[in-house]
This record gives sequence, C-alpha cells and structure tokens, in this order.
Amino acid sequence: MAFSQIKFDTAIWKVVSSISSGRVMGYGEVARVAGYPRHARMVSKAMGRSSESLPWYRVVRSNRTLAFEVGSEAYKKQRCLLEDEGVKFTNGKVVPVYSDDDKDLDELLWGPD
DNA sequence: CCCTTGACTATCT
DNA sequence: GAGATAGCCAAGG
Repeated sequence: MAFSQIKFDTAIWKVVSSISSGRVMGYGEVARVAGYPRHARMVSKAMGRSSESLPWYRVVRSNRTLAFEVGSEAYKKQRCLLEDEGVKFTNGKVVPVYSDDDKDLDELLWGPD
C-alpha cells in the first residue's frame, strides 16, 4: 500500500495533539503510536506541515534533548513553551516529571555534574 | 534511476 | 559520555 502523506499527517497530528500539557513524547514514539514504526524522521516533516495550534513542541528526541540546534531561535521557542507548562530542563535535557517534590531524586539522577 | 537531505535512532568505540 | 557508523524512509533534484 502506497504511502499517503495526508493519512500520515492526520495520524501524526492526532497523536501529537493528544499529548497532555507538561508531558513530552519522542519522534519515534509518536510514529509508532500513530501506526507508522520507523518513521521518526517523517514525523518532523509532518510537524512542518502542521497547523499552528498543534503542540509540536511536546515532541522531543529519544534522548530527551530538543531536536533543534542549541541556541537557535526555534530551540529557545520550544524550550520556553515547555517551561511555561512546567517542564524542567537539566543539562539541556527534558526532565521527566516524576512528582512535584522529588528534588532529591532529581538531584541524584541529573543534578550535580 | 541515483544521490542527497533531514525537527531521527540504536549500537559500538 | 562524546563521536562515529549504520540503519531508517519519504521527498526532491
């Protein structure tokens, strides 16, 4: 069956828009859930074709870093939007939200370099 | 049809 | 943990 960009975009957008505030998903993860394994790279293309209201910024790399070059405008924008939702960053990585008050564990895992 | 390009990943040094 | 390498797959030249 031929690849349908329209169907793909629709499926991807559906998954991305289902990510709740303060949470993030990986590109590969989104692709898999949408029913398109191994299409992580296509997800980014679908993002570029997305509408403005889509929370594209909740999609990050599998290693929890942002996909844009550090310091770029796009990077700053994405990080800003995420932080507005309470997402924490440590070492340029998104910190998975365990709870609100496990700063000790946070320190243990990601804290002092 | 061959080659290059990505908002990617997993694996090996 | 940082690089390098090799898969990945649709699009466009």
